[in-house]
Amino acid sequence: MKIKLEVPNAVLRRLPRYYCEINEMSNNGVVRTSSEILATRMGLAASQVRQDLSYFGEFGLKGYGYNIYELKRGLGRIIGVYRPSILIVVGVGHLGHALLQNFNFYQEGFLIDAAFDVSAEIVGTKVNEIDVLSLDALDDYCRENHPTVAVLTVPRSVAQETADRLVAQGVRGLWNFTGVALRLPDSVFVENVRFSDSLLMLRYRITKHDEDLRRQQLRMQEQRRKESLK
Amino acid sequence: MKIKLEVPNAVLRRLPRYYCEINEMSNNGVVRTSSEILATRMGLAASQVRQDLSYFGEFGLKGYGYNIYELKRGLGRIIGVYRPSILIVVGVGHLGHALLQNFNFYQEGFLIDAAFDVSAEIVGTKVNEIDVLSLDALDDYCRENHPTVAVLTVPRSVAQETADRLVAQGVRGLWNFTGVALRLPDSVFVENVRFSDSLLMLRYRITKHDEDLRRQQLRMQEQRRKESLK
DNA sequence: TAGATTGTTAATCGATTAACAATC
DNA sequence: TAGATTGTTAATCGATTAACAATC
Repeated sequence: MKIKLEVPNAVLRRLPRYYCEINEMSNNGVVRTSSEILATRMGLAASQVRQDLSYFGEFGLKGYGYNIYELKRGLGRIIGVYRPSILIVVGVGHLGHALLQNFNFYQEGFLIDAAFDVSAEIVGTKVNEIDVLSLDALDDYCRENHPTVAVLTVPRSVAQETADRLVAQGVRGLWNFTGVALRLPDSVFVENVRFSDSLLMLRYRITKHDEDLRRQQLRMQEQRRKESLK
Repeated sequence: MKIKLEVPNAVLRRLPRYYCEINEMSNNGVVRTSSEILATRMGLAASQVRQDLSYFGEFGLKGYGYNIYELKRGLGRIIGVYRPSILIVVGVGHLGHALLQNFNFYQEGFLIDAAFDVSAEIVGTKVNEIDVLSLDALDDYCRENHPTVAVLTVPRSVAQETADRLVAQGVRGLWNFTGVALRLPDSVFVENVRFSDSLLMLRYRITKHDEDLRRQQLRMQEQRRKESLK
């Protein structure tokens, strides 16, 4: 295998999608696939799939394709899903609650046993087996359990200070849903979830489509006018 | 102004971010900015900001920069936020509920007055002033109100059939949170929100960082061993 | 006017695709 | 063996950046 020092960013961003797709195929009982099949499912070119996967290792067998199990294990190990690290949810409003209730953190390689909030109404309850603790207890919890990642689902107004506090407690990654562009040391990994961007994109596409249509209609009208003048 | 026929995909994907950033600056009372300032805030190069914005029009003034209000209006019009179209939420589980409760649909250019679910417990209630109707009433509602976009927050198992039904009712865009790769006609716009991808990415980064660290330590150990042998 | 900053062109850089030898 | 499909190289395509004339 040729050693490739740096995995391009564009390839990296597709890694989770490969893993999810293969995971789903695996769950559906598929045991074998090919760059062609994967490409079709994911809307990519077959050569790109081969090129991409080759950055992570040699998972295929010439003349055969890819064994789903091998591929899943290989990519899973690279991502790190087999060494779960501890995660906490900070902010149990609707979004935090929805994540606690519906999201399969374990599948992504995380263990979760606590969430934090300021509201007296919710502190002390359990959501989907997970204890909701007071934010006052955060520092103690961190000292004892050393969570690696925090899901940040607090209001915008307290996003930065909460992030600072988490980082001071040794948290190394933030899954940031607040929409606030956090200023943190480079040693901390931040993934910003800005899902409203895609709704604006949808708005744009529809607007564009409507305008293109209208322009085309105007052009046709103009043409008919010209022809009738001839 | 030079006419640029096709806006590159990479530029398009940044459009919502520009709009959000400028919107926030506007809300903070900022009245003037520059490609330099925008670039710093968004982590881009100043020349890229100018290049990008030039695809959408001439918003700047040489020697001055950009007027925030003009820029916000200009981009807003291109996206279509000033002609709100009707949106519905289909599936009022935790995620749908969280969106209804917290999300400012109006700011993204949408009007919303109804959500749909199958659960008898929730049908008939209101969430954040919005009526939750029975899914049985969907077709009637669509015939009367012609929603343009549907937020799809139903369980995976019914994602495709629900999408088909919405498309049959004339819905033209889907904001798909189900994680299912929907098969729909090309005339329908779909934005898939796969936020779990970014959590896997976070998992990967942490794993990578740990491994790099360990590798480096091993190298240093080896070096010390060699030096002591000399 | 002098200083600042745009919009645009051209050069560089990175990502995707096509082609094919290697080999199961 | 013949057919299939990989991993990799090289060619193409697209995106980013640097440089600068235009001009407020």
